[in-house]
Amino acid sequence: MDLLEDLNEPQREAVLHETGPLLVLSGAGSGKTRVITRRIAHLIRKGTEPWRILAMTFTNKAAREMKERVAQLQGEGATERPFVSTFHSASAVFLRRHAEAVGLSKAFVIYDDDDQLRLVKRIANKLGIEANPRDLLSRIDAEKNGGRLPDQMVLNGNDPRAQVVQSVYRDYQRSLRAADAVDFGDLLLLLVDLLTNDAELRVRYQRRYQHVMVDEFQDTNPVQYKLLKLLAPPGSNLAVVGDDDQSIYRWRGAEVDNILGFPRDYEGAKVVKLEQNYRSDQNILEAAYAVISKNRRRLDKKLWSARPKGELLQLLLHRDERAEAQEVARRINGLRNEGITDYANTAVFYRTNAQSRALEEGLRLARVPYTLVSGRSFYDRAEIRDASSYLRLMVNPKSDADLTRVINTPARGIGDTTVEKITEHAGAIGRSLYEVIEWPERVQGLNSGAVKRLLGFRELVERLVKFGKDAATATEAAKFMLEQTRLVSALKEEGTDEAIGRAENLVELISATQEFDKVRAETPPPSPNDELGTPPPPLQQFLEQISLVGEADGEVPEGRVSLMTLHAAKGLEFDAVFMTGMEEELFPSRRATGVEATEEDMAEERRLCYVGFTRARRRLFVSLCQQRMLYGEIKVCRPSRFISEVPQELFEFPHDMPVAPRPMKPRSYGYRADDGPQVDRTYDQSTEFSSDPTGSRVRHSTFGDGTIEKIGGQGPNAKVTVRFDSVGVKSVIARWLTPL
DNA sequence: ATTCTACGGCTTTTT
DNA sequence: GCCGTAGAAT
Repeated sequence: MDLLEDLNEPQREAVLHETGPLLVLSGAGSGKTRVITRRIAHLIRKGTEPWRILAMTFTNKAAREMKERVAQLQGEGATERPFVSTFHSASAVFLRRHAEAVGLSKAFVIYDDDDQLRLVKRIANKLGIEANPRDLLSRIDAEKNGGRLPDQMVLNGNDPRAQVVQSVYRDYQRSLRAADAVDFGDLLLLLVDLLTNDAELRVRYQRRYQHVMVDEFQDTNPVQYKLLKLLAPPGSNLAVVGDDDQSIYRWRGAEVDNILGFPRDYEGAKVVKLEQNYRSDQNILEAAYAVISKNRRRLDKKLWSARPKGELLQLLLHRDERAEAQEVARRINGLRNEGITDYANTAVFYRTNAQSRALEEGLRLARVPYTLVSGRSFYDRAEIRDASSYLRLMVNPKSDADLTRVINTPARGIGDTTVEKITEHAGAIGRSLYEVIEWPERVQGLNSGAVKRLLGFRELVERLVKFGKDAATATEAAKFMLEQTRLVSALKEEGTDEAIGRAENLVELISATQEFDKVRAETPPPSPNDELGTPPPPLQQFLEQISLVGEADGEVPEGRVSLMTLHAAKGLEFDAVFMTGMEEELFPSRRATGVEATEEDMAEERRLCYVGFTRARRRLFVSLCQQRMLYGEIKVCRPSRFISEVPQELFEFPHDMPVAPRPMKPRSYGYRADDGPQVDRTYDQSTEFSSDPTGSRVRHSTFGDGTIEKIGGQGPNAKVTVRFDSVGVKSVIARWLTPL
């Protein structure tokens, strides 16, 4: 096919750009994936060998889609494929090849955040550090994202806390190496360190990958950018594609400055702007632009659309989150009944996961089929994690995090005190737990029973390791493991519904390995000129896949409304979008409105709003509540500032909206259905009792009028004792009362 | 060693 | 309001 077919001018420019650095600023819905894939295909057509092309993405989904589309463009006959991968998977492949050079074996395992936290806890405990392990870990991660090993930490001034972090970080890295393990950050960091110090190797990679491409460049953190600079230094062919307005992962170390500074780092870079949006009606883009343009530091660009103006945005105001859910469900059915769109092309977005519950409830009651689009549930389940730990021990029994996880699962009488003793001993002699329990009698203070049980466990792991060594498939290994560990049978014996469900999940794991083995059998072996060498053994590959890829995230169930956080929404599009919980302190988040918040915090919330708006093709609903249950307390809400940033004329206010019944202190609301989208009115931010209300006259919908006698507790959820005129003294929830 | 209970704390979470 | 942790009770 003609690779330039149906491309606009700037898109063509980007596709045809062959050598030298390239920055593609691609607005939402401007066809960026199309540009990247066509460019790859174009380079191949012009004679670049596919294996000389490296394309990096952030998500597995993006990598998979890109692979598929490139393969399609390459056609059936092609035997060579470009290396399209996530940053982390690609790094894992490279790092495994040079594992010994960074103090690892080829069989190293990859720890996830849960393993990380457990390790930090253990170390903080050992070092007698009081600090919150979560905080310590996030500081360590921040160092890793910044590309700094413990010795490279910047200890400016005399922040004693930084010194504590450094010592924990040091110990943490030592423990990882002793366990022959890496965390996600290490995959990049260790590779960067290696390539920085080994010039010969660096040049080898630079020569091999003549073209490097990066998707969602605005989300790169400093280590990732460092890696890119090592693989494709200034002067080479690095093409990055991104949109600074869609940078929403700053809190995870992403650096918008990478995209802003790219033309400076890569002198002579060609800059192409993709500003034509093919997705949304104009009114939606107008609204999105109104919000995003309030950000100060952004690259100048404005999306435009040849599409019609379309419908106005609908502003939906509700009494509380239950009313919101009910109304959203009603509207979704309305869209469907009017033939505007179907369930599958409708999405409901929210800022925090906690909001999903009420929405789910509302959709269920209205019989709207929905699917919760969320992370990696299957492999997060405790029983699956246990099984994975056993599998990892088969490959690498020195992995202490895995060993401690399952040493008493299923229960075999090895308790916390025993584990503590062997851990201490292991630390003292600098060995892994697996090595220590080979001779448990050498550990001080263990009774003979404990020694015996430890030996029994050690023998179990030995059997697993022995079998794992030459297991030809992941399935074979997993089946042996389940049988030997009795994970399934122990759950079945337990007999509770929950245990049986868990046992079934473990059987599902076998389906996962079978699927993996099947795909693996169908994948052709790497071509001989591939210096990346032979792939790791099947079990190891499977483990790498579950830690880096997670669920074989395939089939989004058909015909269902999608519910997700705004973060999860990036990269998707729907005919109709509901932005729920558009309230100050919720969205924008309290963390961005508080006194400690910076301008950048708010800018990121605004980008998140922009991402949400621009997901909508035809209909955009902006929904908010007057009050909402938050952390178990009823809070009065004010409309999000983002609502008032959208020009009023872009909103349509529904007149068939049920008028909210007056909650407590009705005088303070001042926000009624017929006020329209005029949102900047006065709001009383609190339902707290402003003064001592004892003796006040109140009205209750069932009990009638009465006098408050006593306040039982704090906050609006508090119970109040009221002497009612007709029914006597009763204790009622304060929020059901109306002051008279 | 396991199970119960009280208490605090709390956005987002590509890999 | 819910969940995870820490401490006590069985």
